[in-house]
Amino acid sequence: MSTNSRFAVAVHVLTLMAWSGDEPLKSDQVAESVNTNPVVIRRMLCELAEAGLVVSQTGSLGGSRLAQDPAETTLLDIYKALECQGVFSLHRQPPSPDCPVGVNIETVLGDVLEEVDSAVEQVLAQISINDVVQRLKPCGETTVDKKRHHKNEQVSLPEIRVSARSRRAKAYRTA
Amino acid sequence: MSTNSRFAVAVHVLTLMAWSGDEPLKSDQVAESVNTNPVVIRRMLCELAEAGLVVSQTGSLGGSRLAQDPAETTLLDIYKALECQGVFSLHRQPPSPDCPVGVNIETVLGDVLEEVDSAVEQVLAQISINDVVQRLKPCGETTVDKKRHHKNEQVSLPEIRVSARSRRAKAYRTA
DNA sequence: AAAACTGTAACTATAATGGTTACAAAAGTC
DNA sequence: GACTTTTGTAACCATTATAGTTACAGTTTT
Repeated sequence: MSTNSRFAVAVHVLTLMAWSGDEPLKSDQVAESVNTNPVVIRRMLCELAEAGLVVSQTGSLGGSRLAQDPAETTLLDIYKALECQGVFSLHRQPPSPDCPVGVNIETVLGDVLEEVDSAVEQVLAQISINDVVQRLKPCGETTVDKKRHHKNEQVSLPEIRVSARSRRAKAYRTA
Repeated sequence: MSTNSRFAVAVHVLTLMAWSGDEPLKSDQVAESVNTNPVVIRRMLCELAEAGLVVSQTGSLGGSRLAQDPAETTLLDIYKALECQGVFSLHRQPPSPDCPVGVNIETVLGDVLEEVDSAVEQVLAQISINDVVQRLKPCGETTVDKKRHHKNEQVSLPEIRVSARSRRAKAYRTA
């Protein structure tokens, strides 16, 4: 529903900080791990700082670190800090008020949206940054070695991301 | 998370068809209720037809109607028909493989995404088009009358939708 | 044949996100 | 106090998805 990696990046950033403990990270370092521009990171750090999730310092020994115990910060806190909009949106233009369906559909859809969002939040509330760090560790031990053993293994190809509409159009033509 | 009203519109469209029973609806009629262009509707109807949710007919008495009992079509069917992408996306550019966090974060986030999506699907699977029609009916009876009683009531103002980034920026300045 | 539809291509418009450059302000170092 | 490093932030451009629009070929009924 969303072509928006902000949440993924934010989790990545906070996980990095949890990983490196009290050592404040510079936006350049973070940007290198995330593979993006430092300004993109700093923009996001401002939002996370506003929400009280990180603390930043200017100056030559500056950088950012977690504002609290990574066991206390949940993915829901991050989700809310970014003001993610919800799983889907309602009509851009209000539907016709002259149609019995149009006049009330937004109310019903709003209720559905609330139910869905609440389900999402329930899941996110149960995962802390600490959990993410824990889940991270088991992967790291094996992934690198495995690749050396299987020469013909599928190597990480440069991923080409096709737009949704062209994917749909193609599916239709070949159907 | 999404500025995408496709799902809302699709539910609206199928609800209209359930409302009008066997009578096939023309894209013009639907577009009027949804308050958009007929081609936008026809594009979406193609996707819904591919998924087996509606049936369309060309020709002078043509139009579209539901392919099955509205009690059998769930919001999850619609969600899947539109190939909605999931609640959030992973990194656009793959993170650094040289960082212990970067190399594995996508795996972990992928798992989280699956958990979240599954929660969403569970909610959507339990709501049918029929349910939407039912939820619609009670609203219609009261909404119109209420407005006439309170003259100073908040009238539906033209909604100005501010972009997320400017909203965030403003919040920061005034903080 | 004429009329009324859908299906679909080919555009344009709008908006959100991401990327980039630039620079003021803050904080440490010499 | 000048110099250096780094954040905060504005002001752009680039990319992408959705929405809206025009146009027209193909279908079906009359």
